[in-house]
Amino acid sequence: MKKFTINNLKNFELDHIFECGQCFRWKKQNDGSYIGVIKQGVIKISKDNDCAQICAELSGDIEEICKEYFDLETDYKNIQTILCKDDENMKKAIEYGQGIRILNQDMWEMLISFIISAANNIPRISKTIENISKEYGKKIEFEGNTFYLFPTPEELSKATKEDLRKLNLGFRDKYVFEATQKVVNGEINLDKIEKMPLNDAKKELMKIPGVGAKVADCILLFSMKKKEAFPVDTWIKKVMNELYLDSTNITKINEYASKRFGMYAGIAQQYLFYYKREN
DNA sequence: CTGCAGGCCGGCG
DNA sequence: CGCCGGCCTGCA
Repeated sequence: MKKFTINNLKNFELDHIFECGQCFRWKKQNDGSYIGVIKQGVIKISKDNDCAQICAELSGDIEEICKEYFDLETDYKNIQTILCKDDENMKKAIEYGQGIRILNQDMWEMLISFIISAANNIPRISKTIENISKEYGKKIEFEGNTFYLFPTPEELSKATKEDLRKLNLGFRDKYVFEATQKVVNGEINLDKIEKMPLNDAKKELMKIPGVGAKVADCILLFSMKKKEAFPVDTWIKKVMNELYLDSTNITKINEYASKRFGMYAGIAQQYLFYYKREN
């Protein structure tokens, strides 16, 4: 068991971070804390005032991992100020979701998770990811409970399409199967994609079956540090059409967001998404 | 019983 | 090219 405390937290609210739709494996506990499974292990985090207590069962340096995962080096206040300028809508959205942070999650896990998210609902997405982890991931004990890491590409490549169908993937089974093959055989190299500029990386990701514009942007934003990526889903389509432009064309919305929100479009997207979905 | 949910794919005009 | 129906499954 490793422990770590984060002091002087600003713009950091557990509910906003974990409920804004970027992650699927964090569960709220009765005492208000959250337990989550990340690449390196299991983490529990609780917070009072501007101080977060973390205990974890994981491999690696807990401080390094937390700094990276919770995006602690980014000044969200500054970004908020930039986004708010001359924008009353954004001001409201930010006020509502001010404690949101973009988590730096695992690329491979995000790839598979967001392929699964297509035309799906959140409870089922979470359950499916849980099923996959239980069946193919490593087991970890934490505070008397059992958790399962998300499987590595090699581990998941043992699953056939039929195996996947049994895990409740539905029609997405073939996408997950083929995506896994491409990663394992090296046809797709996520580390390489991460280093590319946004549009090249997006194009490359969209070569993977089951990955379209929206899924690609989610992977880029939530696991490849591309804060300029702006995933356009049904909610964002609605809210952008209501507040900013008279079009539901995804390409146009992307272009507009890029012009208006620039290098922080992805963070603007999270505030808008969370605000719209919760209100 | 339909309709639909954090899209994507493929076929058609 | 842009548009539109179909797709697993579960829940309203």
